[in-house]
Amino acid sequence: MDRPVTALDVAQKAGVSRSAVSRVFTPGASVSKRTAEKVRCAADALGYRPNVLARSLITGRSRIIGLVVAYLENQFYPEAIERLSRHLQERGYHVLVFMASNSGEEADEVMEELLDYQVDGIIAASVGMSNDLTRRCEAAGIPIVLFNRAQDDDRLSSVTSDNYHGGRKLAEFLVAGGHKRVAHIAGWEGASTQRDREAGFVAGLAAAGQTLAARGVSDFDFERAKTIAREMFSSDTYPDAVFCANDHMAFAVMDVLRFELGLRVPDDVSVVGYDDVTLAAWPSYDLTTVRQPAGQMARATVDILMDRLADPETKPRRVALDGPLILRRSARIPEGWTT
Amino acid sequence: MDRPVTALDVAQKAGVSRSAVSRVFTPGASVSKRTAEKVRCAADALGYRPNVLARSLITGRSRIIGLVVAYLENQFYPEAIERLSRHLQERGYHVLVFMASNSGEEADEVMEELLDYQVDGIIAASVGMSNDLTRRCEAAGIPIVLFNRAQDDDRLSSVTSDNYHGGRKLAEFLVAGGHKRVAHIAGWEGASTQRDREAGFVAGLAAAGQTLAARGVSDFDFERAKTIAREMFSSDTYPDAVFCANDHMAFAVMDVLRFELGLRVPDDVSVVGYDDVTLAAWPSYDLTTVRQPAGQMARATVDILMDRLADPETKPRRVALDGPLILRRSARIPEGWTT
DNA sequence: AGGATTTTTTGAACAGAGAAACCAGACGTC
DNA sequence: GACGTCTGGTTTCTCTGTTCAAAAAATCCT
Repeated sequence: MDRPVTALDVAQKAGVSRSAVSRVFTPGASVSKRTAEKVRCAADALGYRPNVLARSLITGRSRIIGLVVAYLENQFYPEAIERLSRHLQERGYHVLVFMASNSGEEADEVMEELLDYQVDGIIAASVGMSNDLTRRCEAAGIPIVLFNRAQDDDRLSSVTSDNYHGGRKLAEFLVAGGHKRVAHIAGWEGASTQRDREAGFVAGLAAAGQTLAARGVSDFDFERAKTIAREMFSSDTYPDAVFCANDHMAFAVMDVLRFELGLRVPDDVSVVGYDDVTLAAWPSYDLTTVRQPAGQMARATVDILMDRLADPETKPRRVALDGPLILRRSARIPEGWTT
Repeated sequence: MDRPVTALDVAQKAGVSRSAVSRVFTPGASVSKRTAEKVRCAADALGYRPNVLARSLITGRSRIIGLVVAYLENQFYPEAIERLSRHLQERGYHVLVFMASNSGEEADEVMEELLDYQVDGIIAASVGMSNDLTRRCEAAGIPIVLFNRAQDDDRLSSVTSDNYHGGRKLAEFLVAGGHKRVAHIAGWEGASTQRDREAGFVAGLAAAGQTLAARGVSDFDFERAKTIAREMFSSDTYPDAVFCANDHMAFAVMDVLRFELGLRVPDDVSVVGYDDVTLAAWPSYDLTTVRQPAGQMARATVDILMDRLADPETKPRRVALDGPLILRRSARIPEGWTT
């Protein structure tokens, strides 16, 4: 009864051919002012808007970007997604969400679906990708950008912060603060971010002749981070500082230290994290951390994607943005320390 | 050079017609075992998967659900989105994200884009919608569900918690706790959630012969909530309890009370919120609040949408799920109080 | 075996647009 | 006035699948 209005309806009403209508809605096509006027008028009257899906069938571009993401619990991701989505929206693209667990096979399944939708590009946030999959996307001409993860394969674009240097800065800061028993709570060891942060951190310690006093692996899980903190800090010679691989886990650890073990932060233990999510700045945590410049990272991700879409020959880029150390009060500040 | 593989390629390789291939991938179509086998084999060999977009052109169903959302800063939304997205994914749908500001005209603009993508349904999370728009979607046969907002128009489906009762429970709880000067920090007054929560709260106070001792409006903004808290609590006769229209603002208020004004929570001031986001349970805040059952809300939203898609004649539903009062320690607990 | 019935298969039409090829006038030039 | 060149419009083809009427094949029944 109320069939959607198509270009043909508009054409008839405006008394022109259907392709004239098409050209009016294609920027850069040559149309006389008069026709454009007539068409636009008829279109408005009928409430016509071109069908993006039909268009994408012929142009081969859907203006859809697939976003693969594993979980939104860590505040860093919603913040990033909001930015990514807004940037893409400004350029006429939209984000199609695919939730994936971290398990490898499910990632594959998700990838297949992604391709079914003919997405123009893929942003993989915090998800590992099998090389095989990557290759298939490249073969299909679909650019991929890893967000907050890098991979050895340098045919893959990625955007991260400079995790190695970030980790190193934290180590230098803790060492300068006179800490002697420095621990690390790792996230998921399969993640490049984890490896780089830890590598930088350990290197920083090593430069001062120190090594990790303790180490636990939480897979970025909040509850597991708590369990590890309980064990790590129940011995008499507990660490005097701990670097948590992201802010999210640092909060968990601070909660355990303060509310379960009755330790003072930073007097008894200094805690540092990584990300600088919004919550890190709130006075309840006031977390010393390395900022991942989410805004710049989102911008860079979108730029890479757009460049690749404009010219498929564009070389893949691997961006590692510098992130500043944000001094707050969850960790002792060395005297006379200047950023 | 590496043109994507289409149904025709598969058909040729399998030695059947293109429609045979189509039927193999359409559940419930009549195909002989032998052909199905041949086709599936050829499809696997070539790595063929049907193009969802092309399919949606003829079937009129895109298996895309548009999600309109204003901001992700309030943790409630990422939590909800993750659930919505996973449920939809289970049923073979995916979420296309549209970020909208709260301004009315932009919502319209976004709506237009939404329709361009031929979405099968729309979830509007925390966004108001002009009646005109709503009508157009209904006319186009696209079901809409408001998530965490309701609207007077009862041709519109909506899913919320029972905000009125939630507000009322909070008032009764605070009254029972012996509070005498109860304040409210409102979110955005255009939001039904805000109005209902406040109405219930005020009614609860009234039942005990009390009225609001103070009131401020923050538009759900974190910083504005802080400003309001500073003013509200700098007088000598500051309120002894405050109900913040959501948890997000309650955190802001608690931070100001504790860290700027040096007030103790709950000894000097009881603070209660609404949502029960994850952070509310963390010991740093330990916020007494009304739980919005995000899981059930997401489930209900998806159910309504699916029912409407299965049978367009389904009546719109307005679901208001009951949310329990979650007792924690940001508010004084009345003696002998049982939930 | 021959005809009736059922099941499969196929070719053509269709969905809603963009793009290339093509064509009708307007204009300029010699 | 014939020819070439623009400009703006139209025709036709295309994209990738689904669907339907009709044809073909398989099955059943006497």
